[in-house]
Amino acid sequence: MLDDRKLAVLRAIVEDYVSTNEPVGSRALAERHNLKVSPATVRNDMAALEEEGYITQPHTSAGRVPTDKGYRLFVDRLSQVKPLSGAERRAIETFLAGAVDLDDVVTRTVRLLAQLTRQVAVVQYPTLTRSTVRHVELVPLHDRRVMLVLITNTGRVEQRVIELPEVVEDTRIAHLRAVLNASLDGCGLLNVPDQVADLPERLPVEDRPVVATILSVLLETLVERHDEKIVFAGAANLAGADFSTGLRDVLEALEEQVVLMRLLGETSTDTPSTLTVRIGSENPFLRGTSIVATGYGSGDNELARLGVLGPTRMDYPVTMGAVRAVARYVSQILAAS
Amino acid sequence: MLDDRKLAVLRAIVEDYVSTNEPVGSRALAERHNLKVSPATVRNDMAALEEEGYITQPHTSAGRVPTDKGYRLFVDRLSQVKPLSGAERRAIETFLAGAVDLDDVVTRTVRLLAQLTRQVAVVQYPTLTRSTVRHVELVPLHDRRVMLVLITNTGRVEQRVIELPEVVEDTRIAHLRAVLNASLDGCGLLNVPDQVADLPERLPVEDRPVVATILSVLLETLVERHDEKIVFAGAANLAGADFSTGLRDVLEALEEQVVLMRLLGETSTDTPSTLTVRIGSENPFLRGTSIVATGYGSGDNELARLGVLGPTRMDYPVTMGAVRAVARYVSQILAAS
DNA sequence: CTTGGCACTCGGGAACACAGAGTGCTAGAC
DNA sequence: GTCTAGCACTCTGTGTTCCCGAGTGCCAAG
Repeated sequence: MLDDRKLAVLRAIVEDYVSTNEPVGSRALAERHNLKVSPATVRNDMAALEEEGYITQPHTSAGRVPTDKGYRLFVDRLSQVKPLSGAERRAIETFLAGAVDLDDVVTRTVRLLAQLTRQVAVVQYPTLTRSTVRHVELVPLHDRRVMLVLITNTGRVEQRVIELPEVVEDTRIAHLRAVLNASLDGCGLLNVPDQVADLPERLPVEDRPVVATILSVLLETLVERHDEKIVFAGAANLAGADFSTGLRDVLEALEEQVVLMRLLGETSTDTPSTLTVRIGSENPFLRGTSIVATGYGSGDNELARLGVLGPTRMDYPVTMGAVRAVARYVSQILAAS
Repeated sequence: MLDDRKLAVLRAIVEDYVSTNEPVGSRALAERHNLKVSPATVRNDMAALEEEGYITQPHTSAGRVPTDKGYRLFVDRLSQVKPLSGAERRAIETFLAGAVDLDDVVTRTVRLLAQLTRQVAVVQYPTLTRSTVRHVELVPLHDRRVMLVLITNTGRVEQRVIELPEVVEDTRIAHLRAVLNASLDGCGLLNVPDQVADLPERLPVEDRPVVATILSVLLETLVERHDEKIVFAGAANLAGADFSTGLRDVLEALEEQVVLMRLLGETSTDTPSTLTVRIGSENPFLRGTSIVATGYGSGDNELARLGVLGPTRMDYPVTMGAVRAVARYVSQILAAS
C-alpha cells in the first residue's frame, strides 16, 4: 500500500511543512528533495497518502499538510531522534551542575528545556511517594511549638509548624527525634504510615498525646503533598505559534496543575528512558498541541516526568533529542546529590 | 484651564473606553453620562483636553482615547479606589486562611489576585534581608555531611547540605547548634555576618575549621537568595487583551525575575499600604502595560511587594481595590503565623 | 459660553476582478 | 504497469474601487 517512495514523500511533506509553515505542493517537493521523479508522480503519491488519511489539504488548490496520523507515522517510522551537539551537551551539564538545591535543579531544568526547544517546558517535582526518608528533624521553637522537617533522599524538604498539646522540654523533643529517626530512616515514604502505626504504644504513656499530634501532622504532610507540584517555563514561545484551540486555552491548561499532570502522562513503571509522544488529537485535552515527555529519576525508578508542549507542527526529532538529553542529565544530578 | 466639566468629560471618556474598548465620540458621551450639554460643547472640551495631551484620536475621524497622561490624571484625581464586595472579602479570607506554609500562602495569593482582577498577578516572596532568624538547625546526616536549615520569622526555610572537612560527632554538632542559635536567634538577617564574624575566635581551636565551613555556607545562603523569587499567575488573561508592545514581550518579561522585580518597583521604606500605579510609558520596560502594586508584610515594615500587570486600558479603581485588599489579608496571615 | 448646522475626512466593509499556485485527469512514453 | 507531460479547472489571497457612516472642526446665531 505504502511503498518506500510514498513514505519518502510523507517524510518530505512533514519536514517541509514544519520548516516553512505553509502547505507544501508537488512541484516544490519534487525540487527540494531530490526525489528523482516528476511533480505529477508526486501528485499521484500524495493522492494515495491523502486517501489513507496521512495528509490533507486545507482548501482545494492548496498544498498538503500532514494530519495527526501523518505525524504519528513520521515519528514512529520515518524519523530518528536527533542528538544534541557537543556544545549543547556541555552547556546543559555546566548549567545544571550549578544548582544548589532541589528547587534550583527543577527551576534550571525547566528553563533550560524551554530555551533548548524554543517551546513550553514542563517539569514535575520528584514524587514524594517514591522517595525515602533521609532524616526527620524536630526543632523546638518556643512555648509549645515545634517545627517538623522532613528530608527525603531526593533533596526535597518539607516543613510544618506543630502546635503541641502541652509544654515539652527540649530533652524530650530530642528523644522523640531520635525515636522517629530510628524507625523512619531510609524508610520509603509509602511505608511511613505502617512504620509509625504502633509508635505511641511503644512509648511511655505521658508522651503519647504529644507523639500523636506530631504523627498526625507528619502523615498529613505526606498526603497533602501527594498532589504534585509542576512548573513550566517558556510561555513566551507560544506567542509566535498558532494553536487551533486558541492561545488562551493553552495558557489556562499550563496553570492548572491537574491538567498539566494529565498531559505529561501517567507516571509509568517502565524504565524511565522511553519517550512519550502525544500528537494533537491523541491528547486528553488541548487537542491542538503535541507533547513530548519522558520520565526522569535517579537509577532505575522513575521519580517524576518532564517534557515540552508545542504546536502539532513541531520539529519532533530535535525536540525528542532535547527532552531525552535533559532528562538524562537531571537524573544524573539527582543521583549524585 | 481644566474646569470641572472638562474633568468630568475626561472621566467619562476613560470609563467608557475601559468598558467598551472603542474610541468614544462626542454624541455617545453626551448621551450616556447625563452631562446636560450638547455634543458640540463636549467636542470643544475634547479639543481642549487633546490640546493638553490628555486624550488623542487614533484616526482623524474616530473618537477619542485617553493617553497615559489622561489615565494618570484619572487615577490621581478623578477616581476612587473601589472596595471589594463583602462576598469577595470573605472568599479571600477563607481561601488564604487555608494555606499550610509560606509557599502555599504565596501560591494562593497570586492565584487569588489573578482571578480577582482577571489580569496577571505578580507576587514577590518575602525578602530574606528584612526577616529575622527564628532558628538555625544543624542536622547530622552521615559521614561528614550535615544539613543546615535556616528558619526565618516569615516562615521561610532555607536548607543546604554541607560537606565538612572532618568527621564530627553528633554531640559536637549539637554544641555548635546551641552556639549558633545563641548568637543568631532573633537576629536580623542583614546583621548575621556581623554577629558571626568573631565566632571562630570564641571557640576552641579544634572546632574552627568546621565552624568556618558552616559559616561560609550560611553566609553564601544569605547572599544567594538575595535575588528574590517572584511568581506570577493568570497569564491566560493576557490572551484576550491586545498589547501595543506585543504579547511575546509581556510573556518574556514575566519569566525574567529581574525585569519583574523592576516592574513591581523598588521596595520602599514607606508604609506598605501605599499603592503604586505605573501607567504605560511610565514603566521602565513594557511601556504598553500598566502596573498596580503595593507592599505587604507583617506590621509596619514592608517585606515584599505584590501587584497586577495588565493593559493600559484597565479598570483602575477595581484593580486598585483588589490589590490593596489582598495585600492587607496576606499581611494579616503572615503576622499571625 | 453654548448650541445647531454643515462641510469635510477617513476607516472599514462589500463587490469585483485577477493572478498564481496547485490539483486531477488523460494520453502517451518507457 | 509505471512514470511523465500537458491541460483544463478550482480555489485563495490580494489589490482596487466604491460608498456609507461616524465623527470631527468650524462658524454663526442664541
